[in-house]
Amino acid sequence: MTLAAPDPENVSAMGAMAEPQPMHQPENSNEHSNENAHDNAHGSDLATGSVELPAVYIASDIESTLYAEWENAGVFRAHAEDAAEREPFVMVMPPPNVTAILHVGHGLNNTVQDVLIRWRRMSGDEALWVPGTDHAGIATQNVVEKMLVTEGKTRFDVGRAAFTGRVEKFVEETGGQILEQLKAIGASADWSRTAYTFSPQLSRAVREAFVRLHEDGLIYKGHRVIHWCPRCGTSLSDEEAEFHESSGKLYHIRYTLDENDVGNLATAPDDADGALPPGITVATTRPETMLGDTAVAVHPGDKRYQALIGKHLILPVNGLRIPVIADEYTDPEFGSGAVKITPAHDANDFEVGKRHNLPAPVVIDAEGIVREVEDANGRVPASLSGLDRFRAREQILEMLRADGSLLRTESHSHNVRHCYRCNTVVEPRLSDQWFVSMKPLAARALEAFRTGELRILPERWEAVYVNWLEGIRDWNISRQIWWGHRIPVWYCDECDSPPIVSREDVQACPSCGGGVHQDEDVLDTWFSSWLWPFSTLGWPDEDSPDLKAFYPGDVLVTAPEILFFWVSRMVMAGCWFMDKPPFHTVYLHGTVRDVQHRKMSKSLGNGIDPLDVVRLFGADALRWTMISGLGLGVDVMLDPDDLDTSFASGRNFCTKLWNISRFLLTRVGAENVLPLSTVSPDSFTAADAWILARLDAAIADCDTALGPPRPANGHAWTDEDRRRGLRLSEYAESARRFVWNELADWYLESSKPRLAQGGADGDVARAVLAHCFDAALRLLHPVVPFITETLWQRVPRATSNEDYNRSSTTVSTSPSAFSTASSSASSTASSTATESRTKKSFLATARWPSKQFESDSSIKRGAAAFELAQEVIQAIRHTRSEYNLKPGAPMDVLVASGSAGAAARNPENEALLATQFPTIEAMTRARLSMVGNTPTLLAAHHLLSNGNELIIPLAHLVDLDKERGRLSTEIESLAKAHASLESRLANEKFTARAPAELVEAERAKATEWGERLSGLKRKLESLSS
RNA sequence: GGGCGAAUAGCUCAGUUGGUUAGAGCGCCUGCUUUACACGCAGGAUGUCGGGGGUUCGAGUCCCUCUUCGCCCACCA
Repeated sequence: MTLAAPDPENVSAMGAMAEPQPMHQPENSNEHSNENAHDNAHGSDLATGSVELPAVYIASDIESTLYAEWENAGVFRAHAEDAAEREPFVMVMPPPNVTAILHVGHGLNNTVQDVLIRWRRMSGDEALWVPGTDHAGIATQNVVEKMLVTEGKTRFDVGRAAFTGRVEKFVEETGGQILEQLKAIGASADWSRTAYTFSPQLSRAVREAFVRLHEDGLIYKGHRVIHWCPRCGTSLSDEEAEFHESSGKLYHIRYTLDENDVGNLATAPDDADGALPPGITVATTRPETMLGDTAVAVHPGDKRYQALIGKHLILPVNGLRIPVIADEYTDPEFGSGAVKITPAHDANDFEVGKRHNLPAPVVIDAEGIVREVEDANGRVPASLSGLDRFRAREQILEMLRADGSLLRTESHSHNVRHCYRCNTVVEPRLSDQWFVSMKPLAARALEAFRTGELRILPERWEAVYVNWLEGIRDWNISRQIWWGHRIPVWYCDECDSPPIVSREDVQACPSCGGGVHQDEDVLDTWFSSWLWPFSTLGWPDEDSPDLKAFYPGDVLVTAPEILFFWVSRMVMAGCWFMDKPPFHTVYLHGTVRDVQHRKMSKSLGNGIDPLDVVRLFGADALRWTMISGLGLGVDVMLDPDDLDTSFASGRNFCTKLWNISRFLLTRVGAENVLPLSTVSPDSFTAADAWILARLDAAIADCDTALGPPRPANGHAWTDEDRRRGLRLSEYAESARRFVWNELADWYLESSKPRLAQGGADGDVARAVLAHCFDAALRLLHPVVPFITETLWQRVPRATSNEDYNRSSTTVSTSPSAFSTASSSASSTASSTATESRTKKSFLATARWPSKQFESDSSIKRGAAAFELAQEVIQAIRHTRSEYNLKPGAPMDVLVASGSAGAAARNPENEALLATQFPTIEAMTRARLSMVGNTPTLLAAHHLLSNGNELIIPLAHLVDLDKERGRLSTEIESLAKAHASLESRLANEKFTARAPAELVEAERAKATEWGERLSGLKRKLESLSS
């Protein structure tokens, strides 16, 4: 029950996947799964198809075996050389963190991608889905640091080299499990290209990008206030410092005027009572930062403080003297209209400080400890030095209370930035960091959107994307952690030469030959992620065949949360380094939530483990449930406490497919059937015609819901196409409706007598049934790949369906072709030409269905006849139900010319209907006969849409009141609709202004309704007399 | 504070440029173990399309407004 070992080359490329992981989580139920595989009668045979289908479908008996078969056959692999002949269709998987384990969010994200890639693969594209993991700098470092804590150590105790070694080892041992888990849900990625953001290949891309941007003048080192996580010990980008609403306190503190400056200022401007000493009141939520205050700012136009500008105040607690300055930044309306300025600990204050040449003393260190860090002599009293920032806050408030400086405390709800990795309150901190100038990059990304090269679905995110890019700020890319790509900058130890930015490691100073040392910082993990769409294809090697064949890609599927972190930046990187956006479509799917609409999360304990669902109901049930509920941009609601109900629709649907197949195998036989193309159109029955027409409609609906797969002109979306496609729930519903409500409920039922009868007509029914189910399996395969593949291998199909198979899709089953797969950088080396081909074909590579009978008028006629039969059948069943008659009880049904009388008889209609009598009788167990005039009998009545009347004599059983009631109800609702239609047609403005076609159709409808209405009325009268 | 979205059957949602008597799944009610399927089959009920106003021959669909709920962004100390 374990998957084949991952390709050894992948392992090294990944630096992560060491051992083959069990298909299922190694928990208690794993043993059970293993037992199944060995003991159950239908283990691996199911996939190859040589035993009868068991009565009950057990997903776990087929899924892992089948997955291995696909993978060994190279079904998921894409080849650069084939992309010349086929259209390439490329997606890159959002790389999960290397330490991640699968949760339902990954499940949804990857299922969506898998549906798309399988659809395109079947449609004949050279479909490439690039998988991989992200080294996830801070997150992974945190995991290993926590492990060290259990040993009572910090990373500083073990040292940088030993620590990173430890992380590497950890990643090698347990990293990348999630990729194996993705196989359990059926993800058909090209695992031979599994990438890793910290692999040598991708690290080369990172250096290239850094150096190139530096050459372009877009990377610089800046000295400014950045977001700092004291727990993680690193700076963060704006996006990594998330706002969370928190209820804090706003403290009003009195800064008194320096005695020498009091002069003739009798009272303070903000103190009408004169109760306070002359000075200014400031308000702050972070009193601890006052130790680093270098000024108090007022608005230049604020009359209250005019006289104080240029004077000095005495800072409480440390008694330092600071100036009152005038700056536009101050909002006179807020608080007292005066704001304390702490240049080193607030980004805005830093800007104010620069304008006024203020010093920027640092009074809180990297760990959030208050002390005199830099330029801060005499600022931190000994009693405060060494305290944590929050302890120091309390202490300072005590001191302020004691000397009367704390005037007021009010509660204050505000947003505070927290570290997105550990949720610690972020500390603004003055430091040297590397930045990327984003405006030039953003300009190109905006251009790509405006020219239509890029679209985002759902549409509403486009405005968010544009808004963010237009207001973009420079990106802090340096991190003071150890796990990540070291910044490729070296400094000379001996001379003053400028820093050396280099693609290659630098050993000696190019100017003086002296020793050098590399920058200590590493790069933001997203600095490698944003290159993912091309670094995984061989960039910066511009001649890489993969890069040439597969860039740019097509669709990016992800959650809206990382639109800024990742998606926008990938577009910027793609436009900058590759001159083209990396994909033409961004598909942002919803979130999986619980019944209370809360996001599923580990901390809330409301999550669903996708592997639990796989074990219980199978991957297909999981996939079906998620996809069929996935409206565009809509969240998926599932109940973690009731998996049975949550996944019922998926499980039930799989069972239905299974049972249809069992029917086919017993009633149609396991032998192949006649190809449809060899069946003379004359031998199609009305039912055949109808189901073939429905198949065409289902194919059209699926195509519309899913596509178009790419812009029609190859590079930019038209306004018309921009909003189309990726309606996954509509696609799933269209396919489901066809196979269940149309094929199984109607066609299959109607064909039972024909199959039992055998003969030529039986063969036609077998051919049509097999053809339609074959097509249905194809349509469904992207959503429920395992069961459809299993069934497709076993159910009867046309003897020659080469015409229906994708050409040259037979794939190699020779393991040797794959065990030598090379790393992603040169994976194209294993050419298709060298692969041995076998006759085995998979549904996974079979051709996506296309419409065949669109313009066939005999099909249309037949379909109409069958629809009439359906009407009769439903009427008879309705009567049976209404009169509580056993389904099998004998029943006579008369078809009369209708209440309109003999004059209105339409022999053609009647003849058409008469051809359907056998079908109707078989499906209702009624005996039908045609009569001329409507006989007067105690009977149930139905007026058919073709004008004929259905009379079901029930003698003593008939309830005239019931009959009259039913007629009255129908008359009532029809009369209402008819009246509204008539008044619309009577309105000259409507007939004049509405499209002629519509008016025509409405007139025809009005006539039809009118006839039916009078028919119903006459009927009612006859029953009343 | 700014921007965006949503409100349709008990629940989750479709409803594509305004034009069938507004649909699906799940749930609910009734009947049925008919040799593919009770994880099923057949039949059935259920909506002043959030409130109000407007445009139009015609509005679930477009506009305004109100209410409720979400999401994104933002330096108000």
